[in-house]
Amino acid sequence: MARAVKPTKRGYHHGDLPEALAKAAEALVREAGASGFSLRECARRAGVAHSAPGHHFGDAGGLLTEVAARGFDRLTARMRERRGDAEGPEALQRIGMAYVDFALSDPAVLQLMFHSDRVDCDNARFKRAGEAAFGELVSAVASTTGRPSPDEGTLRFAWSAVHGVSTLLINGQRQGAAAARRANPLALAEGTIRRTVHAVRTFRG
Amino acid sequence: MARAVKPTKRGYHHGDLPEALAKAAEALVREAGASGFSLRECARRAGVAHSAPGHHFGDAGGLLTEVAARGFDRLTARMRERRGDAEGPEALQRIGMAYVDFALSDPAVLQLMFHSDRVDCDNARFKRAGEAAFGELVSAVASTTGRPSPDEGTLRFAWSAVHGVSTLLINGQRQGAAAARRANPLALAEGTIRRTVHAVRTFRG
DNA sequence: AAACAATCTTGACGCCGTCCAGATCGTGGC
DNA sequence: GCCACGATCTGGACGGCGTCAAGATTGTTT
Repeated sequence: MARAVKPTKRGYHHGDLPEALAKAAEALVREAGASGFSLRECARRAGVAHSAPGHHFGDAGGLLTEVAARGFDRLTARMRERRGDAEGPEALQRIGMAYVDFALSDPAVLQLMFHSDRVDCDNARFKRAGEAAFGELVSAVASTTGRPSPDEGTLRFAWSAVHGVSTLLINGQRQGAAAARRANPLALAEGTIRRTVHAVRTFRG
Repeated sequence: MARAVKPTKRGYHHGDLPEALAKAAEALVREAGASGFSLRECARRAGVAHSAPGHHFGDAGGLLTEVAARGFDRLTARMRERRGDAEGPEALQRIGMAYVDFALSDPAVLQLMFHSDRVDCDNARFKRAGEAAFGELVSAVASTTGRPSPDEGTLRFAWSAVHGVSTLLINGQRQGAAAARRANPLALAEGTIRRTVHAVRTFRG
């Protein structure tokens, strides 16, 4: 019988502790942010001893890196899903909006993915996941410009604008300002993405 | 005699402990990032007891918030300085590059200013400092569009692109990738800012 | 000179990450 | 069948951390 699929009911061995720890860590990051995260609390939620996580993820940064990598996986999936079979500027618009939507629905994880000094940026799994997400953007920009491989400058610009509006909207939500919360953040992002698509299409060095 | 200017040589009272703590905290954030920061280490560097910072800044978040607010002060000053008396697109280009330059010269503090869950975003001093920096951008965008007060969408777009390229460049530097480090990051940013200025000038809803 | 508020120290508490030795479990060799 | 072995997890220890409370020290005011 598959060992990892059917977890043993209880006992010294857990069944699939790495998965359980990653889930717990994700939930904890969402609740308390990267700074509120703790290995011991993860272990508690997974029902194991405080030192168990270390055997699978090394240290706290290792587990957080896994959470960040999973975030990239979900981001990639959402961008693919939202793009559908769209091509041209519409593809880029959808990719951008999917990015913003992900950021607003999981702000703590997005902060972790890009702006935490606790994740190991050189981790192979993390890098692969990040590059896959970037690939979706590359594809959409290529479809917009009509060229097979868009130039680096255009890619950097598109990535910057989409990423920037996402993080700034998160920041706006984080502040108690009523003005920032009254409007629909997604609607605010739409204009920014539109300007970005416009520049990708019309800018000539 | 001015009490705060000439610190007492030694003794129970420090002279200007808040200032000394803020300086120590800034240095510590630069060395170890927001996650490596600790109140006790700050106190050690300022030569006071471990609990002294609490009397002036409340808790750890309070001191980090002060560091972030100072970051905004420096950012504002640098943008003003780099803009000089430029007007029009050139003003916006310079403001944007000043922003990137600040981010690259003080990455840990910029991360703290925007992406740390340990700073109190509702702190009055912090908000004022942030709005002052934003005001510099507003002024430059206004000068670019020719209108006295640019629309919110354009502002959001410009801020997003400039901020996004800054944080992504920081991320690139943080990763060990040799490819990212071989090129001059400021040169890479220039094209992005140029595209941003282009969109601010030419986009019509 | 005495009282007072501001400033700083000392000590304590619980939580944290990390290391280590040892207990328990699954599995393959005999 | 059983035994040895590696993988997995426990329990305890250590030092560092943030925060709180009580007390010592200082500058100022009365």
